[in-house]
Amino acid sequence: MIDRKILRENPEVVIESCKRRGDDIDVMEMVALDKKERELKTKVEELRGERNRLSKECRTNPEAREQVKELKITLGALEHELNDVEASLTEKMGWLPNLIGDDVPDGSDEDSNEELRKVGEIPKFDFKVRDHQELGELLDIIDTKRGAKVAQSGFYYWKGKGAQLCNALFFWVQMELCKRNFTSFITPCAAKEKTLYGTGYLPFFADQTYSLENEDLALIGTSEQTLVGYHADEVLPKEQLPYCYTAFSPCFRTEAGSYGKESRGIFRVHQFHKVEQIVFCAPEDSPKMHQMCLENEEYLLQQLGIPYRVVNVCIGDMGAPGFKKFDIEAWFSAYNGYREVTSNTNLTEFQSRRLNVRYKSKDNERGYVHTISATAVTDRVAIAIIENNQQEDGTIIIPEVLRPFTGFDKIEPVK
RNA sequence: GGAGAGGUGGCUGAGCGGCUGAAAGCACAGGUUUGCUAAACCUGCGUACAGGCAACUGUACCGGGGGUUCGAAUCCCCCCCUCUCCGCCA
Repeated sequence: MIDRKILRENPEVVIESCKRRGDDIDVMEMVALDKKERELKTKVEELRGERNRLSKECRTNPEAREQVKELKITLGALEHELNDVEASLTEKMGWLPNLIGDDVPDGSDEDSNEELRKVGEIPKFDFKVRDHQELGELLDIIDTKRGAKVAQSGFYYWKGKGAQLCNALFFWVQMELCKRNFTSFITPCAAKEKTLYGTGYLPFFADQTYSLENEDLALIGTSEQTLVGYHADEVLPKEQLPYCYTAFSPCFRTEAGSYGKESRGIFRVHQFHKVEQIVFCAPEDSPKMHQMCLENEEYLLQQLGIPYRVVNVCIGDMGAPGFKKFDIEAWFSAYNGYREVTSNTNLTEFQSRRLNVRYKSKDNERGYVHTISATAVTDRVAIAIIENNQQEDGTIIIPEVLRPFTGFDKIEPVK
């Protein structure tokens, strides 16, 4: 949610941001509604004041009773009008995307993303590499067929040493984040509409959510929803910020409209698993915290020995709630290229305004916190390990850092 | 799933349809006293929005929505949530 004051005082800023995003939004209509709302509010408050005054008179002056009755007719009509205007404006405000950081590249899709750096050495193979789907079957560690049988196409099993690899990865990552002062969470895997709206997933990604029938609940698309929602309607002491949170959770996405896209393997699925980084911080610190999360992501991939590149995501690829976003794309050997594994967004006060998460300092400075939402790792990182660390016979070498948690150093084909 | 209790300010907890934005206590902030600490005493202390340089004024808010009334935290209706007990259960 954008600050109404910006809409009111600098509508050109909002118009420019919508234009850069390629969104066709009638900002001036909203400005007019805002003005109308304020006028109505002033009138309504005046009349209510009058009503309250007269009501107090009623005990001594019976005539006042008739005056109030009359006044209430006018007041009622105005209140109705005000309600309509408010509802309409709130709805439109909910659809308004965030402002955009200055150094966000223009562009409508990922082709316009700006590569910031490449890190790590691309592995060379002198044999024909297998993709993770093929390796998954060969090693009996990924089972998409049974996933489809039991649930639906787009669901899958991690099995055996594959599951152990994932468990090790997710556990290790959470420990690393805890060492960096993140607080560990296990969160609800469902959230109510208010929470999804507050984090910006609604209304923008409504077709991506799995709603539960007859409940005001949906399966979470990411623990960002439950972690940011954690502090809804709270005032955080500024001196104690930043709050850095991490959680491991499944993430559910309908992927409506993307059937047939990247459908091989488990790269794009209905349920994946993620360790998340969430930061609540003072507004002036959010660029720094955004970088901090990025450093964490890079550190993890470096430790795992996965080559990657960091990308400054362009406007068209960013999503309405985002102010600025970095993606990391890991090298996938079978794909012979980089593919997105993490996404790190500075949401500024977009979410905190919707969810009403404020801060207050000792000397009474108040405002809305900024939130950072960043992936630490997902299943995709496990896939990268599998594809990049494969041997000619299909054996997967486990990264050193994970071995204490897997208890083995390689995954071999089933006999 | 069955039965009951309850939702009031940061917390505990009063509240007759108007004098209640809301008693009291705790917590918190400032001050006095005291060798320090503690204690005691005094004072202050909700949020949002609008107006004003400001002291301040107005409006709204006692789970949410509707209703009755000149006037609702207080009466009526609906919904939501929380807690306790029983049953079932990872």
